Amino acid sequence: MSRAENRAEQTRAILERARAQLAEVGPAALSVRQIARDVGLVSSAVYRYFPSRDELLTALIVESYDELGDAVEQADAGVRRRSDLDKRFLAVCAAIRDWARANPHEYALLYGSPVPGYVAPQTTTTSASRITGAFLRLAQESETAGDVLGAPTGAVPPKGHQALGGVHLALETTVADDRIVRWLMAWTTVFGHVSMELFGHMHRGILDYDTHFQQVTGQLVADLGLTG
Amino acid sequence: MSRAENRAEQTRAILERARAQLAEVGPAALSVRQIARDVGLVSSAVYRYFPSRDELLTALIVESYDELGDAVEQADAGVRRRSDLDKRFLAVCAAIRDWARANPHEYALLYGSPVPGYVAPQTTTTSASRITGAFLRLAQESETAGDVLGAPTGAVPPKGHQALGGVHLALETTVADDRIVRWLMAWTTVFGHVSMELFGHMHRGILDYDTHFQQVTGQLVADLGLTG
DNA sequence: TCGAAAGCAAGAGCACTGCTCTCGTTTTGT
DNA sequence: ACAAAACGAGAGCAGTGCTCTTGCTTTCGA
Repeated sequence: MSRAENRAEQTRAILERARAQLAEVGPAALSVRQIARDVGLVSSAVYRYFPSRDELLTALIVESYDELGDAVEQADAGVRRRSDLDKRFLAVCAAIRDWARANPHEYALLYGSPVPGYVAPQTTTTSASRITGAFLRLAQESETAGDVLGAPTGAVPPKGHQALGGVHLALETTVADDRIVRWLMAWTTVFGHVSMELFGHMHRGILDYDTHFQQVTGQLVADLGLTG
Repeated sequence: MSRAENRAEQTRAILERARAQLAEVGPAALSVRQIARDVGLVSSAVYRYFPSRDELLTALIVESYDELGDAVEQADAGVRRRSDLDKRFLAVCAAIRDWARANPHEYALLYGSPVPGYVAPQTTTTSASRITGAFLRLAQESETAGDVLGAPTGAVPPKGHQALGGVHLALETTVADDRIVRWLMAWTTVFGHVSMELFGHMHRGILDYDTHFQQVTGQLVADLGLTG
């Protein structure tokens, strides 16, 4: 086995064990030494492949974002009639929640408290944008599809328009400001719900998470004016 | 100084230093040994007052919930005309976000990723309910105030009614299911927004957080049908 | 082809963590 | 007055991230 092959293989093995450990004990308890033991290495050898524990976590973040991105895009693509924006939206929402429930520690790593002193490098943000990208795409298609009959949305003043600057840049077609606000609220609501559910803040109030999530996303469909 | 006095004083000192350290370095990096050094004790002595690091964190969680609860209730009480439900709602939302921005580590401790293997004891949930209580109170007052002219809300089937069981128990007056759903969505949206903002997920999209938050909460007021 | 350079794994070690146990001392309650 | 409980200190255990040195091996250029 050549040196390059060996390196690729070891990197893969380390990441694999790291992912397994992440799923088991969560990001906080992830131990470089334990990973080293698992792959049959001494701890210092791992540092040949990842310069620090944070770099390893970054790699896991990217992988997780990509996995969630895959799930989301696959869910969207799974809807036959592309004009069924409501079905596509619901599929995307369900995919996010399903993935989060199946991979709670990974979700917490992505959308929970950021690790102290950690600033997400560029590599993670591009992977992260795949998820928001799914929402943006739906927003654009909804806009271009014609009349939008959602809940009445307040006008956005010039100041509010400016505040959305980054979103405008990410959009390929123009979307009205009030529609953007609605879509951002939907995005926030979905992730807020998943976080609240997963982090135990609905424990005392909601008895049936599945049903309530369906209710909420159904309401979002109505508010967004997604016609079936 | 009597033994009881000394105990109270030491407990207070430890908690004070712990809070300071929490604000500085965050929950993950909170060190019992460092706290011990700060208060002039050896680390093992701290365990006479808090049986474990997690118990100390629990105490901090309770304190933080209470502080946020104070801020929220104070903001609500600060609105003169009690019938101005929109102003009260906006005040509560702003109080939550302001407190979160002023105390990001404390907010992360409360609403971020739960610490691994940690299950919130009863003592924390009662303090936590003060915040949700503020929303519930507004929901009830809005309902009893008469006609609600918010965004149209879909009917809630029996299954959805059951899912809200815990919320019904917390309510003193009956609130229609569709209204409860709307209020839960508002609650989710507010905390979802604050989490997304604080945890850096809006970094690329939103340029002016203050303005956008006002826009969002303003929209929530309209959706909830809160008349001024 | 051969020797320098670079990559690699191992081990020792540093500074730190949460936590336990023991050992004197001091304060309590009976 | 005396036993019991509480207390602080210290040593120690098992674990952590990370660095540095020491040999060995693969790679690559003259």
